[in-house]
Amino acid sequence: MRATKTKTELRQDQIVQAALKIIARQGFQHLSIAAVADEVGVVPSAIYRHYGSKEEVLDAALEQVSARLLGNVAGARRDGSNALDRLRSLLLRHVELVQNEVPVPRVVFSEAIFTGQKLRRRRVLQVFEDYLAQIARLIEEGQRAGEIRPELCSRTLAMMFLGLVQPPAILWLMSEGEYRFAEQVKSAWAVFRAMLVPAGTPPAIGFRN
Amino acid sequence: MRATKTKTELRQDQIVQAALKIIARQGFQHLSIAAVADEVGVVPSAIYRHYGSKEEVLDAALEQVSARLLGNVAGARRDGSNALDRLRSLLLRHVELVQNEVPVPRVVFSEAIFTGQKLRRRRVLQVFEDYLAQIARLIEEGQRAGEIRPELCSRTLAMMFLGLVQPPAILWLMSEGEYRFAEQVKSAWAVFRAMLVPAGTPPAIGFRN
DNA sequence: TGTACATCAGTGAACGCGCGTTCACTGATGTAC
DNA sequence: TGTACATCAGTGAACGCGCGTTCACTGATGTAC
Repeated sequence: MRATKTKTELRQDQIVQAALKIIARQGFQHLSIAAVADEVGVVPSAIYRHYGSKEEVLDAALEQVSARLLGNVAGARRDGSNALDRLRSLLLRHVELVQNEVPVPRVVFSEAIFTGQKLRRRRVLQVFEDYLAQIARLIEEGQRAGEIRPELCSRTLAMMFLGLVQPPAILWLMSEGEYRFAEQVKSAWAVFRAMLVPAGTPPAIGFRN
Repeated sequence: MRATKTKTELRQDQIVQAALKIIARQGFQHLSIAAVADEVGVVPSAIYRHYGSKEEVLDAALEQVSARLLGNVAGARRDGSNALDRLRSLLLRHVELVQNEVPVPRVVFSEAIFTGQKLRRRRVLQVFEDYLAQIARLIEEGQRAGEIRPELCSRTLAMMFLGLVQPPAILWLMSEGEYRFAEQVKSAWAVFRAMLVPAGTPPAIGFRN
């Protein structure tokens, strides 16, 4: 059956979404032009009407991931009125992103993106660094506002912040959803949060999960 | 030139080492039977004298990684006489392992191992869980000894502990060694350590890097 | 509103390539006598 | 110590397969008149 003719801009978007969906559900190894075409509902060669090569599809997917991550930062800013609330919100948004749409670790780690061209690796690094810088900025704002201990290095904290999600994310991915991902991250956040706040702030921790 | 005839047990070891070396240097995508054979110094078909398939080579490599990780735990126990010293030692050993021999994240994440057979994924999960359990044990020992705050969940702390290494490890891998991996981890450890110890313990943090 | 043509997305067959794997053969090593 | 044979690791050619990509062709959509 012939697919309905569709504008390139729309198809390009469908293709990127399809690619991310495949990565999310089956992993990077299963990302082939054929699989993407299948998901979109066209024949493999049709993909080449909208992207010049598989590489271009990957580039577009990477941009999408970058946009989602930075979009989450903006969203978290809106969600909370102080640094700690914003960080918490960002963490939850990140978890949701990984669970429902884009398994960020898979994308970041995937060899195809990773070991491919030097240029693309630089780009992935850039995305990572940008995200990290945004997190560090949230932390610095908290430090200036007196919500977060000012003697701690914001970059180190930003890295640790990402470290709250990553190991649970891996476990979650590997266990095929069995693992209580969000709960674990929340629990780690409680511990981390207690460490951020200046001495004298009422402790909110003590959960065991 | 014909390769010198070598006992299977030795060749099997060489093959696994070669595989890990290739993963470390070029990534999983470049791990082919041909590449392994090249590294070992034999012809591709010779590999099949020692392993039945590529899958078997991967399984053996995974066992090797598991052994290294658990070996590090045992080594860290010897290195330090108290929980905090042991945890620090384990962290440094882990960094060294990632830097010099086995980029654990690449192995754990690699699609080949990851999205391959369900059985192998279970096995990777197992390795991960075992390592985590060992770390949690070190923490619990510290809690019983009064070195680590007893109200914190040891499993959560173990996860956070791994989170100290992972994001820096990724950055390091992506930046091709430019990034100051060990320094970053040490800095994160200082912050984490201060969070572990009961109130009243002399603070050792305050570095900025 | 209707017709003629240009544009552009979809199709299916075919390609070259790399990779995992097989297999008959070679030749070195070790063992029995 | 020397000879005959079994064992076993190494070799190179060949295979089937999947994948990214190309290309001539089809047919739908939009535009000019």
